Amino acid sequence: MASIRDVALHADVSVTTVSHAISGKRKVSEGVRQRVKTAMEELGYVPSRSAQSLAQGRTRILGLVVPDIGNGYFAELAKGVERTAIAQGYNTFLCTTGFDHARELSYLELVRSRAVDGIVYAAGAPPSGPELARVLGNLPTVLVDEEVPWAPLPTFISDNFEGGRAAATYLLELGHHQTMTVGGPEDLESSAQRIAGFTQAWRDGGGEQPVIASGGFTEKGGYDVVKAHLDLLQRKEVTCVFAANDLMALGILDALYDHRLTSPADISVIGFDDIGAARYARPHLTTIRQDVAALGSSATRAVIDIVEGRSENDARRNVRPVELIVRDSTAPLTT
Amino acid sequence: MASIRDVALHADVSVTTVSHAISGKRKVSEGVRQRVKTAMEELGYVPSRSAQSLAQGRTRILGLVVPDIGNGYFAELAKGVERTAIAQGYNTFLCTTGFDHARELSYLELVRSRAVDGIVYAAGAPPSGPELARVLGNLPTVLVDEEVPWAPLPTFISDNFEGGRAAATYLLELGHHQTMTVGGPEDLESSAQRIAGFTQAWRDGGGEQPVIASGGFTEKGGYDVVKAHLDLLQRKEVTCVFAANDLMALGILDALYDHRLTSPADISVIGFDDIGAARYARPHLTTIRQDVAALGSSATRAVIDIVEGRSENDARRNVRPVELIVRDSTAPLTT
DNA sequence: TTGAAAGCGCTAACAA
DNA sequence: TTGTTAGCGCTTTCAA
Repeated sequence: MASIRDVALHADVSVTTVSHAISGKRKVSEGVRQRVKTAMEELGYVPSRSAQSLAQGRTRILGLVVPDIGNGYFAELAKGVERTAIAQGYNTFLCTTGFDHARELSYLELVRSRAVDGIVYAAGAPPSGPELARVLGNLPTVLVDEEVPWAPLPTFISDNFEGGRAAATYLLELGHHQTMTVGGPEDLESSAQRIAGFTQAWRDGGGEQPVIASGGFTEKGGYDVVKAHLDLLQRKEVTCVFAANDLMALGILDALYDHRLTSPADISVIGFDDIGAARYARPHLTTIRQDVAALGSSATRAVIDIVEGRSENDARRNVRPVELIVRDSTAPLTT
Repeated sequence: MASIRDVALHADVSVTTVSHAISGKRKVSEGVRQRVKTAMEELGYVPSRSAQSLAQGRTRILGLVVPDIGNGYFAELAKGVERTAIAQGYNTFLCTTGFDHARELSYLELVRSRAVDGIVYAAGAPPSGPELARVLGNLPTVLVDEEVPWAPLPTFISDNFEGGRAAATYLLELGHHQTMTVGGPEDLESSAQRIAGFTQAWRDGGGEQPVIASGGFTEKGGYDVVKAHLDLLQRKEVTCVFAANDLMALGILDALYDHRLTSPADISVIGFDDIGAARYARPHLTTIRQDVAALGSSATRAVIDIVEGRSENDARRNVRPVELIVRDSTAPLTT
């Protein structure tokens, strides 16, 4: 394998010149530039990333930490992150935690071994705050999808509160006034915000006190919520449901069907995220759409800006708007 | 940041000894081992991956090349790959090609810059054979999900032919005898095998000559196939459909619904893959399940074995069994 | 406009 | 059982 020395010898210049001819960090005369270029081509030379990393103290690798890449939401996020990283000359380590804090901490070895230049952290609630903070040190890190109150880091999230509000407003417009909210894990700020926004708008709009349930952000959780509140639904004491994510909404639709309730005729259901599967479900799921690819993109640009010293590691919250997507799982209240 | 020299000074031994105390590649007396361990802890030392990579000429990084991580199938695959890689001390670069051969070739810069030790290639039909082969050189590479006749590489695939056979057999058992097959892209061996297996078993079982359609492996492709053959379906000249992947099957279900045809009552539909969304769809999709996580796992173990010299880069085909998953989109023929 | 040489932080051959 | 030292292939300071 040709090294920079080979190129230098071949082009009859010093390695310094070859290095600069490649990087452009120093003026190199046109003639020499050409000679170097030719030599590189003839030898099929490509600089060694390992050597560059060691010499420069940076790897041009980003770590993307997600709980589960099989979850459509995080897959879309990964897409945005990876695409943006590549465009800026960075590669992306896929780090899936499986919601396992031990495994999560093990990834932090990447940090301590200086294998990554920065981290896009989208793994929900991180392990005990201080621990993570300590281990992260001052490695450029941005939070995506989930804010962590105690972590003074740049954060990229959707407007969860407004999304909740939009869902409530829409259901009220359809004439509903008895609802149920299905939240995710307790410690997730995103879920809390969605439910809070929904509840506020619901009350402001004159809806009755919502029934409150919790489904752990999983499909099964949503399914079980329906089973647990079947009587309410059957007696039409609840005519619409707001789920804090699509996975739960999908589980809810499933359970309704299995218990001979029809959506939207009997029960309107609205989710949050707009994952791919929301479009396959029957009825097609009405939901609050997050532009998650954009979220990933901005977050990635932000870490890279910090890595390359173009911006500070401040703790700004960057909030993206969400959008109500009306499909078939919601309908006007029929009495 | 502490380096190995700092540890050596602190423990009053040579760097060599520190190196060996860590790697275990050479006997180190217990006392010294302890001193080194203590020194490491006190200094918070973690070896630099960049330096190790340069010195050893290997990075302990694998490249995972997939067309689209947003596709549930590849997401599951990635899960298997990443998990297995981590377990063996390797990290995984996520490389999504978006089915774009230019982008795909750009990833090969990773190869030429010796940034990865091996490649798990799951990107469907690769760019013009020889080109890829040349660029890959002798970097350990395994193919997953799709075999490439001209590439003499270890290959990990599901038993596509048998899966097709199983689908046909099942539909025949249900009493169907008029069917339509919906294939993927022409150049994909996987699709061809599934259709071939189906067709063979169908004929052997006495079914009528199948209607042949093609849907490009996408949901929209499946949807459009239904639109194009609507009359056949409405006149019940086709009572069941075999789609070579779930995405198309989902599109088919969608189109049937939109055109007031009911599955399974009017038309039985069977897919292939068993992606997550197959379970959310209504009716729940009957399909041929691939154990894609296992596929990814074996493939990853195989590249690593080659990287670490435990096995040869032979061109063995490794074929995993598939399984018929009966859900709600198939039913006995009613006349 | 160019080059010499000192690292970057490890590993491993060779020596003791 | 341990140490000395020469790389690995770059980047970058300093000097010309």
